[in-house]
Amino acid sequence: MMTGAWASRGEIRLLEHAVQRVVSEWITAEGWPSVAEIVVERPADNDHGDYATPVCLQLAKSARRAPRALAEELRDRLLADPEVSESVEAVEVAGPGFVNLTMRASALSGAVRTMLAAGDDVGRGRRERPLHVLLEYVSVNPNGPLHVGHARYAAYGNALGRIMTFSGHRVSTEFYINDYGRQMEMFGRSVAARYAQALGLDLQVPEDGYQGEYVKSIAGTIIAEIGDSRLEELGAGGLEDADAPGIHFFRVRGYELVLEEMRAELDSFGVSFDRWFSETPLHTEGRVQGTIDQLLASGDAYARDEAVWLRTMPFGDDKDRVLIRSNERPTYFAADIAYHLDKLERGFDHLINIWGADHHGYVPRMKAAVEILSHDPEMLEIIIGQMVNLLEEGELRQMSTRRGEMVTLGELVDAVGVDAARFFLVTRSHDQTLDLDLGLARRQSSENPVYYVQYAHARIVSILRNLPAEQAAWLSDEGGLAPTSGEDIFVLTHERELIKGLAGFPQLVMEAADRRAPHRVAGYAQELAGLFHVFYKNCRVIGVEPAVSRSRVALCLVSQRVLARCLDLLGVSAPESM
RNA sequence: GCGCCUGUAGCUCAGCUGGAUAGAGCGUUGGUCUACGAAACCAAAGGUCAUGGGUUCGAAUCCCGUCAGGCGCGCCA
Repeated sequence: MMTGAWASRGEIRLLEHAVQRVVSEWITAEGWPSVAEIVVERPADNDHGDYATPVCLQLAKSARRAPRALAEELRDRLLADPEVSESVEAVEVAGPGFVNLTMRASALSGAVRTMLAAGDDVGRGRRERPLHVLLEYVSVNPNGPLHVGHARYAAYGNALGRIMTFSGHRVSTEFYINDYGRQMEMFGRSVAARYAQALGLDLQVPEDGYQGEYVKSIAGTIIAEIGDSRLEELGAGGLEDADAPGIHFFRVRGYELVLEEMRAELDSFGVSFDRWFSETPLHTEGRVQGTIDQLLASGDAYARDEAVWLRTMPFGDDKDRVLIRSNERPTYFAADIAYHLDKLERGFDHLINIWGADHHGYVPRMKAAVEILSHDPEMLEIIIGQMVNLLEEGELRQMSTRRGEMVTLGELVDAVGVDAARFFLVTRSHDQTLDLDLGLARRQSSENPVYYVQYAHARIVSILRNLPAEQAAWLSDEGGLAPTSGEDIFVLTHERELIKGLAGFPQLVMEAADRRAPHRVAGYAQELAGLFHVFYKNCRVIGVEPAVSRSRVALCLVSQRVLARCLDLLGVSAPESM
């Protein structure tokens, strides 16, 4: 797969392709069975060269020859290949039959030149078949604050969207507002009760209603808006009838206030959505019913026991699922199907939903439903994010929206800041349950890995700022700044390591996108920052021979851009000073 | 009971579509600021990769069993 600016001469990865070509020609010539993938990797150990392939170990059996003997033949073939020998300084047989390749410094110069020419787009992917993806995440009942679990999915989903976009896909993001149904009714009654209480009328929050303090503050806001104008109505009607206009008012106004707060909080967390999609109109405009009628007509849904069911079992679900209850009310599932039908009608190539682990039992039926609608089992991808265990100095804190016991996204941000929070939440793989100790996070915030990366960025900016006038002029002519392709200017180990690290960025972006793994970007950023720090320690940029200085300035510029990009992909700032 | 996720250093976690001596941050110990930012660098200590088997030239990685933890299994959302 070509990756934009990298599809040109001077790309380090070109060597991988060349090696793969030589090997595959060899296999064909010998008539051996082909191997699934010709692995060319970057060895962890520097003594093993810049690139290595274990392919001779795989071939030994079918070739009926000793791996080392094969490796020696491969070495000769590689050296005889003009394309490989042009970029390679040494090819060595090692260990049980590995072939290790060491790059020429001149090949590295070409790579730096290419990266510099790409400017801010360094690493940006170009897909042969870009997908228009709808990414839905967070999507909660708007009846209370966002807690740290939501914060995790927000950080993950947002980073994934940025990464997939940068990797060459087209991504639209959406927040589905579950503003309909029993939980919302319960919420409306809870707000109404607090409103009444604050005005001296003794109405109790329902048994299984929302007890949190935030409900009182919502009631307070409403009082400031409308005074006691709704009190009489509540006194007369009580809280029982959730559909009574009096209760309905509190549900809607309360939900609006929560949603506003949510939007603001996510916004300051660096998370925004292309669209906020409300569930309610799906019901009120008859689209839920319409979808069910359609499914009944096609035979995918059927009536039984006074309810309507969707035939999900043939699509991998444990049992068929109810769409309309015997009390004639549609299930949440029915609305979700109407919502996903809407998504499909908007013409996306692929749908991604990010859900919390507590919803994973819901996956088979949702996938079944989308398959029924789209006839494509791959259309909907559901990513399950594991939970966040919140600890305070080692002690587990249980969370419950209903009881109002939770640590909110806002509190997390207040404790450690947006950058540290986002970096931390996304550094761990999404399918790993995550332990977050607030006390620890507070204490370590100044030593959080995010600062390591940001520091490297700020340091580079500082170096570039300190360039003497005649060298600073280089920055306005990057073409002249870049080392000539083929120039042997990068001779020190730490320069080479940094270049190889930078050169891995395009590949990293593609992998992080395809594997839905933002945490790889975080890991890469830390690695690259480390490479830069070591480079900095060992290679002076200013005050050395002009040609050397010039090429190192080029390295700084590329490093700065890649680090800034990594941070941006994670929704973290790239400060110019700290 | 069934399904999904997980078990890697004292702690929090990477590494998982198989590759050479299993990594990082924090913590611990000891070094490095008279040149571009010490929020940094260098070094040391710390591991039966939960456990038992299997596949393979090669397994933390793939397969099966066991143990342990989390989540789910509704005409709730």
